[in-house]
Amino acid sequence: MTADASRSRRPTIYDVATRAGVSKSLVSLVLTNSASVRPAKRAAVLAAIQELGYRPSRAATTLASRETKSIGLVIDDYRNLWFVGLLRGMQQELGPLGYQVTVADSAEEVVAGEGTVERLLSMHIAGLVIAMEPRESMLHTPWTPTVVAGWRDKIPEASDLIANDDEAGGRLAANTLLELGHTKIGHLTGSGGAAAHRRSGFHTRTAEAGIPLRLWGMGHGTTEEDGYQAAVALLEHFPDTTAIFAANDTMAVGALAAIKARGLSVPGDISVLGYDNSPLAKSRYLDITSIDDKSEEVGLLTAQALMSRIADPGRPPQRTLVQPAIVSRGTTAPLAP
Amino acid sequence: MTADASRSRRPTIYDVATRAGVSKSLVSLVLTNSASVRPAKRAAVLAAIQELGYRPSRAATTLASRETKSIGLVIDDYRNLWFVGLLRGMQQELGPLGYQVTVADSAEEVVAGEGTVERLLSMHIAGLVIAMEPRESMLHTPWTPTVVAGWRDKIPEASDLIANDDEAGGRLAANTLLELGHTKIGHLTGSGGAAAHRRSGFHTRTAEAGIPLRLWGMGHGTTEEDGYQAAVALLEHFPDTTAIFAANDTMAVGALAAIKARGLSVPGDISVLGYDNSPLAKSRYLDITSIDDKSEEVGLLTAQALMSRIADPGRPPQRTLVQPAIVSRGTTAPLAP
DNA sequence: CTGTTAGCGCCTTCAT
DNA sequence: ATGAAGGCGCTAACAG
Repeated sequence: MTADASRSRRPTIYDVATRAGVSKSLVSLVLTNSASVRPAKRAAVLAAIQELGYRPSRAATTLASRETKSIGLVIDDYRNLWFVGLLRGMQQELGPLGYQVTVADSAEEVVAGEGTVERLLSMHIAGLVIAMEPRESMLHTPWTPTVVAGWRDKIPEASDLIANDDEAGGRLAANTLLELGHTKIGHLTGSGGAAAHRRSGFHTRTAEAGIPLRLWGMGHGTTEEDGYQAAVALLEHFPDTTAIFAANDTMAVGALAAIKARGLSVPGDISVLGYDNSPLAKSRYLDITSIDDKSEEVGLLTAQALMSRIADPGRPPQRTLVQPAIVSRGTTAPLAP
Repeated sequence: MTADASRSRRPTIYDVATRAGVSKSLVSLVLTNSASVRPAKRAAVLAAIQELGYRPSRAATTLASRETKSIGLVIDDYRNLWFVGLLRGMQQELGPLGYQVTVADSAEEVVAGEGTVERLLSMHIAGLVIAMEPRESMLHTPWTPTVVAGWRDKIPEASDLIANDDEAGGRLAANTLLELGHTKIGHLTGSGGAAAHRRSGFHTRTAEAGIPLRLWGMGHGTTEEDGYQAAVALLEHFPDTTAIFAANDTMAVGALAAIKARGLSVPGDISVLGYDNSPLAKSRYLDITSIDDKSEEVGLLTAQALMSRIADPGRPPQRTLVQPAIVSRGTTAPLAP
C-alpha cells in the first residue's frame, strides 16, 4: 500500500482528482459508475483511489444527494435469531435494488431503547423496519416510510404491517396435537403481541374441541428460562400432561429441560411443539417440531411494502399476513395408547 | 403529533429556529446541551423540535464536526453468537464515553464480504473492530484505527489484537479430560485461526501425556453440521472413544447428535467438551461443559485498545491475550471404571 | 469529457 | 445570547 500516511487527513475527492490528473467531476462520475468515462481515465482514477486509500464520505454524499440507499432494521435482541431469516428475505429483495440494510438492536444502547431509532433516522435512511414490540419513541416517524414486521400490540400511525398469521399458527399447533390424539395439552405463553395471537388461535381451536386449556407463563418473558419455569409449574399442577405447545422455539427448549428434569422422555411421554422454526429447532440434535413463521417470506414482503411506501408515502396502511406451516420433527408423536 | 406533513421535506435546523423564534445558533447550542441557554429558550426550541418532528442530520453533523462518535464492528455471521458477549463488553466501555457501536455482518452483502467494511469506513467511523477472519479487502484501513478481536491468521498492518488465549484454552481442554481419566480422546476441529490455536494447544498437552490424537474436521467448517459429520467419522473409526473436544459449542452440539445417533449416552459413555461458553452451552437443556473464551472481557479490552489507538494512531501494535477458563457442566464426567 | 457554480444541513469561530 | 460568515466533501446542473 502506498497510502501516504504522512498526510494525516483522510483523502478527499480533490486529492484523488489531483493525483489522477483529472477533474473532480470526473472522479465523481467514476464513483457513480457512469458509462461516459474513457477506460484510460477511469483506470487512472481507480489507481489514484487505491494509492491514496481513498473512501468516499457517505456523510457528504448523503448531504449532497439528499437521499440514501439504506434502510434500517430495529430488533430487540441479537440472540433472538428470528430476525436472521427476516433480514435474508429483505436483502434478497433490496440487494438487487441497490439498498443496504443496517441492523440495530435496541438493547444495545446504554439508555435502553431510546436512541436506537433516533440514530437510524438521523442517518437519512430511506425506510425503517421495526421488528420488535415498538417503544413509545418509535411510534412517530413522520418523515421516514415505516413498516412493522411481526404482529405487534401497537404500531405507528401510517405504517404497514407484515407478519405471519400467528392466530392461524396457534390453531395449526392445536390441530397438530389434536390429530396426534392428545387431549391433555399445556401451552407456554408470554408477553407481547405475537405470543398473544398464538395463544388466542391455540385457545380457539382447543375450545372447539372441548378441551380445557392448561395455560402458563402469562405476563412473563419468552426466554428459555421462562419456558423452563412455566413448564415446571405446568407439570407440577398437571402431571398427566401429554403435549406442550410453546410460544416459541426458545421456550420449547426450556420445556425440554423441565421434562428431562422430571425424568420423562420426549416424545415418548410428552410431545413438544415450538414456534418460529428457528435455527434452534432445525438443529440436528434438538430436532424440534415447530410452526414455521415464514420469516424469510415475511422479510421479502416487508421489503416490497417498504418500496411501495417509499414510492408513495401517502398510500393507506396495508396489513399482510403470511400463512404459517407445520414442520414435523422428532419432538412430537401420536399419543401412546 | 403536529408534524406538518404538508411540507414534504424533512425539517432542518433552520425550520426549528424559525418555529421557535430563535437563531439557528441557539438551536445548535440546545442540541449540544450547552449550559449557557436560558431555560425558557431551551424549552421553546425543544417544543419546536417536537412539533416539527425534527431529527438532526448525522450526515451534516459528521461533515461539519469532522468526527463521529461511532465505531464499527464487523462479524461474519449473526448466528455465531460469540459476538454478543464481545459487543456487550465493548458497549460497557464505550457507552460512557459517548460512542455507539454499529454492527455489520459480512454475509449480509449480496457481493459477499466486499463492501461491508467499505460502508463502515465511508461513514467516518472513529474506529473499526474486526471480529472475523479478515478478508483481503479489510486488511488496509490506513485512516481508521483498527483492532482485531479473536485470534486470526492474518491481521491488518498497524492494528492491535485482543483475543482469548486459544492455545492455552486447548491445553486446558486436554487437561480437563485427562484429569477425568480419559485417554481415548477425539478432537473436532475446523478451518480458521482460532480453531488452529485450540487444536495446537490441545495437541501439545495430549502429546505430553503420550496420548495419540484422534483428529477430525481439518479444513472443514465449524457449524453444527460440520461437527456432526466429523463426530460420525471419528466414532466410526474409533468406536472406543470416551471423550470429545469440539472446537466450539456449535460443533459440540453436532457431536451430541452423532453420539445420540449411535445410541450412546453423554456423559455416561462419552464426555463432550465445547469452546466459547456461548448461550448455547449455557442452555439449561444442553448444559454443555465449555471453555469460557471470556468474550465480554475481550470486548472490554478491545474497546480500551481502540481508544488508545484513536488517541495515538502511531502507537506500535499490541497483542493481548485473555486467559480462558473451564466451566464444568453436564456433558463431562470421570471415565467409567 | 472538463471546469464552474451552487448548495446539502450543520458546526465553529468571531463579532455584536 | 445572537447573527454572519466560512467550510466540511460531495453531487448536480451547466456551459464550455
